[in-house]
Amino acid sequence: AIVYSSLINGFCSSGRLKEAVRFFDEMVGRGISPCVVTYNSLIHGFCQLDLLKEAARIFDKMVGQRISPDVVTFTVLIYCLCKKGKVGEASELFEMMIRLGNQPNEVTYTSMIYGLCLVGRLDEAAEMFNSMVERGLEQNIKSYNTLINGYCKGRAIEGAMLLFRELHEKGLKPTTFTYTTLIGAFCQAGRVKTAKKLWNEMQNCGLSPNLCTYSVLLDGLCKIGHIEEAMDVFKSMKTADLEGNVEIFSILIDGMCRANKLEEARKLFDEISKKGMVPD
RNA sequence: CUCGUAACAAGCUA
Repeated sequence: AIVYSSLINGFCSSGRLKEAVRFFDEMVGRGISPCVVTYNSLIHGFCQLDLLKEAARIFDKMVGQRISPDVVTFTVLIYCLCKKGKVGEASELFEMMIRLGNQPNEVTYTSMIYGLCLVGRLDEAAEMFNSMVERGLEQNIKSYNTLINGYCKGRAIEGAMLLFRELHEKGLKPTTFTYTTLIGAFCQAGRVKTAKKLWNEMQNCGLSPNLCTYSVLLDGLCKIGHIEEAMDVFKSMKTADLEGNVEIFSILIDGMCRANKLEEARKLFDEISKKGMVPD
């Protein structure tokens, strides 16, 4: 059953659901009983493809087989609903799992925080975040990142910065995700100086910017018309052993077009193909 | 006390 679960999970993660389902049927046919993990993997697979109805069917099937859903089952469904902006339904599931004796964990909470932020209910997200402590759960770096991102997207950078300081006080270490979120937010707010300060700070802390980090900074620089600076940063990627991907190029090309440097844009465009990438 | 499943960051389009 574990071998099958791994296989099913592998195929689900690559979006090859059909084959995963075939393995599922095959295991059942051979008299091997799927367990919670098998079901969870399938449910997750369907959720990732936005096939919520199908996911619900699998859920019913597992209950029919007297397999009790566990924290992961509920969390997967909650996350999926949250991602689609259906926080209301997610909250119902959240309550239901507690009634059924499954205690939400850090992941469940983070999913709820994510969902609440997505629909702009920042206060409730913060409440959720605070209630983790009462539940005896650790407000870990991922939950911080999620809420920080929520504040940033909700144009509440100052609130995000408060959280950023708070996490330090708790002895937590910010990650590249944390910095990428904040750098992006400051760029969008036109505060590129502060963004660059964070950019330097993260490297002093031993964190390396990755493609996402470069992309938010490049986007910020391009949007305020600092094309030269953006190109310098872009060149510095090479020294960091990072190859630009299509997103990076599209940011730069967009920047060049905005600045009316169409020839430069074309050069960058040609570079995409030279690298064997496909423009989208 | 062996194994498998879930959460956070990036681009264009009045």
